[in-house]
Amino acid sequence: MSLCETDDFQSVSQTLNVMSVKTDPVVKRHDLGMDHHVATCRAELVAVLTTLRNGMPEVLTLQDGHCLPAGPLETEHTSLQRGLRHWVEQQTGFRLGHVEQLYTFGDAAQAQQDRLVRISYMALTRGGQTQSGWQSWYTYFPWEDRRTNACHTSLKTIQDHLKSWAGDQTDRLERCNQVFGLNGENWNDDTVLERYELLWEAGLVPEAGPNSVPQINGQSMLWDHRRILATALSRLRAKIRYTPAVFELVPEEFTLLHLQQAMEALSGRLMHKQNFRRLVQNQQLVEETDRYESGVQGRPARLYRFRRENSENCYLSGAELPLDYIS
Amino acid sequence: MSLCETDDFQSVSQTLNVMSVKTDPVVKRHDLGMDHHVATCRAELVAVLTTLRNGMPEVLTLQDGHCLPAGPLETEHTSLQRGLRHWVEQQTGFRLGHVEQLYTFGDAAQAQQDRLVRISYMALTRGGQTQSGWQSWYTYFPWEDRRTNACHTSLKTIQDHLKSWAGDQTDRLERCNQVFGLNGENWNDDTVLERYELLWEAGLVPEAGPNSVPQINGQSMLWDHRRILATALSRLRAKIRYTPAVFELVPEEFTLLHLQQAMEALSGRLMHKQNFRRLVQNQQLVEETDRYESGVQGRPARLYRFRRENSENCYLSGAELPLDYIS
DNA sequence: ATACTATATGCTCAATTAGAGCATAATAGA
DNA sequence: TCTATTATGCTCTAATTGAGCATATAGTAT
Repeated sequence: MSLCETDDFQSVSQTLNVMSVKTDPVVKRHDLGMDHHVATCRAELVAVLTTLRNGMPEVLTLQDGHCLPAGPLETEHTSLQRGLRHWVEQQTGFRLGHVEQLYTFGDAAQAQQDRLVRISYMALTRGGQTQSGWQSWYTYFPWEDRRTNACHTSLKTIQDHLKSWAGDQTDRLERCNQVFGLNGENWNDDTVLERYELLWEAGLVPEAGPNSVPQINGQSMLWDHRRILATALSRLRAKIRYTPAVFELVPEEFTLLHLQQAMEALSGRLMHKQNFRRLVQNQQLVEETDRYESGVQGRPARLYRFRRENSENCYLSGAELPLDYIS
Repeated sequence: MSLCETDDFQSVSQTLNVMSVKTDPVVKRHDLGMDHHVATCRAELVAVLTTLRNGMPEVLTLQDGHCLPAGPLETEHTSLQRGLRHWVEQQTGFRLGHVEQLYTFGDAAQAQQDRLVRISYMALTRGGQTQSGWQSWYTYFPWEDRRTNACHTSLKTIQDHLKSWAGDQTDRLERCNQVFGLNGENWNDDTVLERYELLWEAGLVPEAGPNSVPQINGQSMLWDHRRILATALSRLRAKIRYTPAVFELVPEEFTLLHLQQAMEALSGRLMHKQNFRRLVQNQQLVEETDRYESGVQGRPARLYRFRRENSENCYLSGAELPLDYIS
């Protein structure tokens, strides 16, 4: 929600310790707490940069798709975001625009002196990028693309494995049903992360360790980066439904079908064309231009433009109509 | 959205570097990146614990309401969450239940070797707490409680100051209108953080520094903790609308009016009684008990219980009816 | 030119949900 | 018994949503 732009403390706030509090033991307490055992950390900054190309949502990766742009916070970086920008630019040549924090992972498993804290961010960009290293989201999460029947084979396999993992433990069964919508339950687009974590827990992804039995398609990543990617997809799918974030991914001028296909690519589901159009127009999210698309078959579609003025409180939800499921 | 329970990496994921990637330069790159300049950090863990008491949402504080429970990550802590739990328990005696990460702030303003990274969390608990130090949310954000006319004085003052800050800069004016709903625009319950940050930017809260002119009521906090609190309120207000999170704040058995008042306290707005009841019952979020409330005036109200089974995909939105605004 | 195909766009109709408020029921206390 | 007070049931209208038919406008094959 909050596109918190200022990621970092204002310097002034550091000087506030003496302000408006009579008793000073607060400061003492903190000092006391820090005099022993305080762990030193390195902070690593990880970026999930998303774009749309050819109706596919893509993410910027390194190393043949096996990890995300990332790097440690350095003393020269004057803020977390600036550190992130530095690494992404250095590693991919890309200059980030607006950025949204996702989640902070701490390494763990045992007490230790040297720690790694991984702070992940999400950013969006319009298509037409020149960098190499863009990979489709659904390379990593084939089961999340429900626009075609292709996902069914992937889902069928997953469901079989999940069932045998759950056995007759009702709590496991119930979670599988919830998260993957096994029996009649609804599939929730937004719970990408929950699904991935369930697969992890069930040992069905290679990241789960050497004892896992990864018989599921979908490419893995190093250093838990695929979990970070799942977090990003969850967030973005939720976000496009209550903010006009899609418009950061489509060109300045677009047809309503382009817009719809962008929503479909991100949410992984097909929508009802006429109703989608009605929704968008009622919300007054867009305004007509006097131009039309050219060079395509059929009646040419009018080009529209995003109406920035109005639209802070509008959203682009509903109008979902999964099509042709059980083929 | 994602109640990501596992805050931390699995240990196995650390051993993955050798897996499924032919070329190893990834590891090299990271090593190279870290050989100079890497900043060392301390991680501080901050908790926003919320409860409901007497129809008021309250937060657990220290030092007479001037800061939140917090402490540094220590070597003994085997995860960020466990560190958080340790500090909260040590400082307040309270044992946290489920916890949700909010945001990570990095200190900044200048390049430096020793850094502080502040990782904030939110947790909910039922009423009946014995600790001292609970403070009403609206002590810190009086303008956010729109259930009574009391907020109007606070809001009026704010609007006047904001207008004089904006002057005739249209971008500032537009933001004020958006965020505080100055002219006809809708007030968005969820944007607590945006409002607080706007006040900061306008120099209307003391945290904004020595040059600020804090002529607005609402108690301030140390170390940017009030911003963390604002983040928590934003998150919680959003969350209760698409998950059954309210039920973590009301007793096992409750009347529908209790439930409504809980929603009202959190969202800061009044709702239409009959329609709220209709909504809750249609969603099948609750089930009847055979018991009734006693000891109050009027017809006794039936007690209900949360239906955990069904309700993952249900929400408790709509039914908002601000009452008696312009008195 | 004509038929055919493909897409865009306009419009309808029924079902459901939301907004507002009236009416009745059930209690405690005067 | 009467009154104040709260709970709960119900109605009525206005919007919104889900589904799909019909028409418009282009390119392409015959």
